[in-house]
This record gives sequence, C-alpha cells and structure tokens, in this order.
Amino acid sequence: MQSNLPHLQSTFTTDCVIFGFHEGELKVLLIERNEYPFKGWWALPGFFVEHNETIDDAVKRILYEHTGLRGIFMEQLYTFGNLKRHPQGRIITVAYYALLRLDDLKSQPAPVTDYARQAVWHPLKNLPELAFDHRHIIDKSIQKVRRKISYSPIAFELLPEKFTLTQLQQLYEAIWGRKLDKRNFRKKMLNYNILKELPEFQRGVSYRAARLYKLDKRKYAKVFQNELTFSR
Amino acid sequence: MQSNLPHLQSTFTTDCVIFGFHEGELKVLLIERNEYPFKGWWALPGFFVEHNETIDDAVKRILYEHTGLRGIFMEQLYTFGNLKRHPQGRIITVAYYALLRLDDLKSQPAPVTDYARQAVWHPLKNLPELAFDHRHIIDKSIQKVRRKISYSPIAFELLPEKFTLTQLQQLYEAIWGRKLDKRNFRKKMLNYNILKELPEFQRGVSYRAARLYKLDKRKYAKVFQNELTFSR
DNA sequence: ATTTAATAGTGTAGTAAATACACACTATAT
DNA sequence: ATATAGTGTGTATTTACTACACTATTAAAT
Repeated sequence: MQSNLPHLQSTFTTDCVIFGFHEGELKVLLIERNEYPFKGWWALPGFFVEHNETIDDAVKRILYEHTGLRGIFMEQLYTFGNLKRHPQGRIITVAYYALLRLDDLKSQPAPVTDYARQAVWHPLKNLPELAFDHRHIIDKSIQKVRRKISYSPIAFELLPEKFTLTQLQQLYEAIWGRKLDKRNFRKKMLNYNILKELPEFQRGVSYRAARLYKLDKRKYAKVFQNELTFSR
Repeated sequence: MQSNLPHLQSTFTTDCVIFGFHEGELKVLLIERNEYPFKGWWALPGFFVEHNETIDDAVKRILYEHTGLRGIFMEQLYTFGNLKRHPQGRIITVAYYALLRLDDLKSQPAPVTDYARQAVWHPLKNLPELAFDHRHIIDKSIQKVRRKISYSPIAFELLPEKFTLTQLQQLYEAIWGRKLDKRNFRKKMLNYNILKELPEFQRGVSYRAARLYKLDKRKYAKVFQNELTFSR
C-alpha cells in the first residue's frame, strides 16, 4: 500500500455498496483486499478518488472495474469521517450504494483491480467480518434502500428487464424483511400503471408459469416525478 | 487566504445551511466573505475541517461560532465534489443543514470568525447571488427538509418551546410553499398525540389569544421511531 | 359603551385508499 | 392420485383525506 498510495495525493476515498437480488435474497458484492491495511479482509469495493475525476466518476469507474457494466443505478449515501475509521489517519470516505440487475452479469465478476484478490456476492443476511467501518456503511445503505423503495421505483433496478409480480413482491419482502399480502400487493402495484403486461410467460418452471411484466418507462418517468407512496 | 490556508492541510470543507423561522418566513444565515476567493460575496458559513476533528465536530464548531449556541439540530446533507466548484482546485465540501429556534438567539449573531465580515439572516425567498455552488446546496437542503418534515417531527426544532398551532401550521406552509386547511391540520396534528396542551395563552396580541402547546418529548420519542406520515 | 378588526377555535359528511380475508385454478413431481 | 407451490380474482371493512362556514375572544378605535 505504501508504494502505490502517494502521500496525501488524495485524502478521501469512495466506497460502494453494490446490491444484487438473486433467488429471493439480497446480496452485496464484497472484495477480498489484497493490500494493507486489512489485507485479506473482506471489504466494500472502493478506492481513492483521483484528482481529476468527480466523485460520481470515481464510483462509476469502480463499478465498471468490478462488474464490467456501465449505467448502473447509483446514489450517494453518506460521508463518513470518524477519526479512527482508517488506521493510517483521517481519511474520509464518500459512500455510495448501487443497485444491479444480476442477470446482466454474464459471468462472475472478475476483479480488474490490483487491490482486490477476488470479488464475491454475499447474502446480506450472512456477512463476514468487514474491514474499516464497512459494516456500518452497509447497515446505513440498507436502511436507505428500505425507505427509498417506498416512495421511488428503484426496486426495478434490481430485477431483470422482464419479471413476474411474484419476483417483484419477493424483492420488496427481502428489502423490508416481512411478508406482504399477495392480492393487495398486486392490486396496488398494478394500479400505479407503470407496468406493461407482456404476452410472455416464465419458462422452465415446474409449476404454473407466471406472466412476465416490464416497466413502462414513459409512465415510470411521469410517476417518478410525483413520487410513489408505497408504504407498509 | 493563501497564508492561513496551509497547502493541502485539509482538502475538504464543510458548509452548513442554517435555517431559522421568523414571522411566517423561512430564513437562512449567510455570511459575507472576508477572504479570497469570493471576497465580499455572500456564502454559507463553512470552513476547512481540521485534521483532528470529526466532520460533525467541525459543523458544531461553525454553528457555535455563528450563533453562540450548542446542541442545535443538524444533519449531513450531501457531499459536493464537482471539479470546478472551487476556483483553487478540487476541494470537496460535506454539506450539512441545521434547524434553529430563532428565539434562542439573544441578539443578532456576531461573527467570531475572521473569514466572515458579517452574518445576516436572509429570507429563503429572496437570496442574493452566492459564492461557489452554495445556491445549489441551499436548494438541495430545502428539498430535503421539505421531504423530511412529512415523516419526522423536525419542524419543532424551528419553533420556540411554547408555540401555537397556527405557528406550527405556518411553518409547514412556509416549508411546503402552499396553504393547508386549518381544521384538517389541527385534527391531524393533535391526533399524533405528541403535543402537550399548556394552560397558557399568547400575550400581547390584539385578537383572541391562542393556546400554547409544547412537544411531549416522551411521546415524541415513541412516534419518532415509527415515523409520522404527515403528507399533503 | 359600542363597534371594528383580526385571529382562534370547532365538526361533519362524503370520498378515496388501504387493508384483511377465502377460495379456485394450473402446473409439476413423485 | 396426490401433494405442493404458485397464479389469479372479489368484496367488505376500516382508515385516511378533503372540503367546507360559522361562532368566540381579544384589543384597539370610536
């Protein structure tokens, strides 16, 4: 770390909580650090912000390095600046969270960076011990997402383009950590008129195939302005 | 600026949008800068964060310097890091907003800092041109406050300890920028059961004196957990 | 003493939205 | 044939939201 960390070249980093949704479970992408401090520990993807890039660009760069994807939904979360959060001195980090369609990943993400030995999706419910204050950052992210999906249609960022209502419901249940009534969920969700019913159905399932829906982007844009209020 | 700004001593600042409420109007405390860049311009109170203080502490320090008060409600808003936001190079700022009971100020705030020539409360509706990206920061703050008062009782931070329901309503109206129905407002607000009716009335008014209320802190704490949903 | 001006304070009814709840149908695996 | 897991619909009840108009109180002016 000493060598490739120019002294005070940058005094702040960015860290990104990348959420994915798979098999009814929320997952977070963690890296195994290949650098001191915390070499060998699991941590959030993140690095120093370069002098000539905005913070947003730095996050996009990190997202691309770890997923090979561009245009991922991301949003700034909070800036953490505790004096003791980094053993090498006070280094603040601007934390972001990102929501990712896991089916967009052709393969397992290959770390292109030299500071990560591997990158692995971990279920949110079963996280390893993390470097720095990264556990705290993840906790704050999930709180933010939990609140935000009740007034903004960000949930769709986590689903494939075509999805079933059950998948959508499972996603809300995973984020809120509680069961929802199926009938009311469908009624409410369809009433927003932001979903487009497709003439297609699930394939390869051993039960009645569910209808597929996709987001109606024009109506979505309209509703996004006024904000949904999907509560409870 | 050159002299008292040690080179790279700190590469980030904090700026604070301090809101007050007086005579039915929302106000923001602005300083007139006494330093380059933007010497003579109006700007948000803010300064470099010292090496040995947390960001929160830096904000508290700035709040104290400009108001003489401690324990003011404050919350982090967003971190701004555009490459061109500061003429001297990329300096990010962690912006906060604070809510202040104006009646707690014994006198006009006297700037204790050397970087401010004066500090003046400006009505939000009539702001001067501002230094840096501070106008943008204020706009984002008011959006945040507007959203937040609909699910969290932060409005009380802006009112004196004892207040009338009309004052409370005017505050909501000022923040949301629209009129509310008096009866519905009262009904809803009293139904939360977070206000304590006092055996006291307004004094010195030339019309029927209104009853005073204060926040019931025990009930407030309970409700705060579940979050209000005071909307529209 | 009376009037005026200004604001405080109060209730009801209609409408819309959220919730709770029960059953029937379809496909698949064994 | 049966068990299982999922889809798909209707209705009644409760709760929340909206619209709306008059009387009461106080101080100041006459």
